[in-house]
Amino acid sequence: MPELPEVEAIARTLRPLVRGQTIRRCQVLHSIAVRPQSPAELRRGAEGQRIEGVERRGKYLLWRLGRGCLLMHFKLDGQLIWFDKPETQGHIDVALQLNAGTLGFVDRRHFGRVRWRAHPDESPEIRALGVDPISPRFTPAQLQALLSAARRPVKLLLMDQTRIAGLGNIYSNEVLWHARLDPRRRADRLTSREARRLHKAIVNVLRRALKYCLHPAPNFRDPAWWFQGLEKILRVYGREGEACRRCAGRIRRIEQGGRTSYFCPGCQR
DNA sequence: CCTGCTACCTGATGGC
DNA sequence: TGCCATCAGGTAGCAG
Repeated sequence: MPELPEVEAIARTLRPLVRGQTIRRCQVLHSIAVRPQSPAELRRGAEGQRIEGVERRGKYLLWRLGRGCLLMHFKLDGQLIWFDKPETQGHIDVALQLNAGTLGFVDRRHFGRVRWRAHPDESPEIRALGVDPISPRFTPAQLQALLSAARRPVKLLLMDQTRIAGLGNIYSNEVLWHARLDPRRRADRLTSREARRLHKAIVNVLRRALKYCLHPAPNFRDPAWWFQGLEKILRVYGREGEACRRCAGRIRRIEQGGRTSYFCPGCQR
């Protein structure tokens, strides 16, 4: 599930909880979650390491260790759950035993990934990421340049992690609704005025969502909590057939690049 | 390089 | 009730 705001909230909340602790033990319970790395490789990299910090890169959660780093990607269903006892209950894929308890990377579908890398910002998955949309480096001019270089529908460009890192299907839909743009518009055919509108929508939607994700802060002890209730801030995602919150239109649902897009044909042009 | 498509997994949901 | 098809917020890998 998590897109940029959720992962950012995880990073900020987790940081003070784990910084300075040591990974005493790293158990790989489902080796598929570390593929294509081997469980031994992950264990060797993680065990005994002190946690120096926790950051976000795109939708990746990055644990800075004394030596090297851990990269986690939650994909659709991955979660972090805190267990006070080191028992392995539920669908834990990887268990990190810290001084204060055990943190489980939980993913029933086993889409999510955990891996160790020697140099965070030189690892291929991080190098492949495009600009971070909540960094000051993300300017209207830069978005304009990305748009004019793409002949795809703007929705697919927004979801391309090698261009802009962190938007997923939900927030891409939301952003386009706020910018009043039809998701099917070819990226390179947006006017500069529309590009500025889109830039503003990206920044605002993410900023608002992040605030929402931080209040209340993520609760790693309650598996049922995991970003429930986020629908409340969504204006268009998942609302097929319902009334548009801005005009008299009805929300439509279409497929783009194998994913679902929601938009209002009345006010998104 | 750019773009589009499928596979990867499991569980929830809804129609019949 | 039970069965089956469909759908899910992501991305790697491959083909054209």
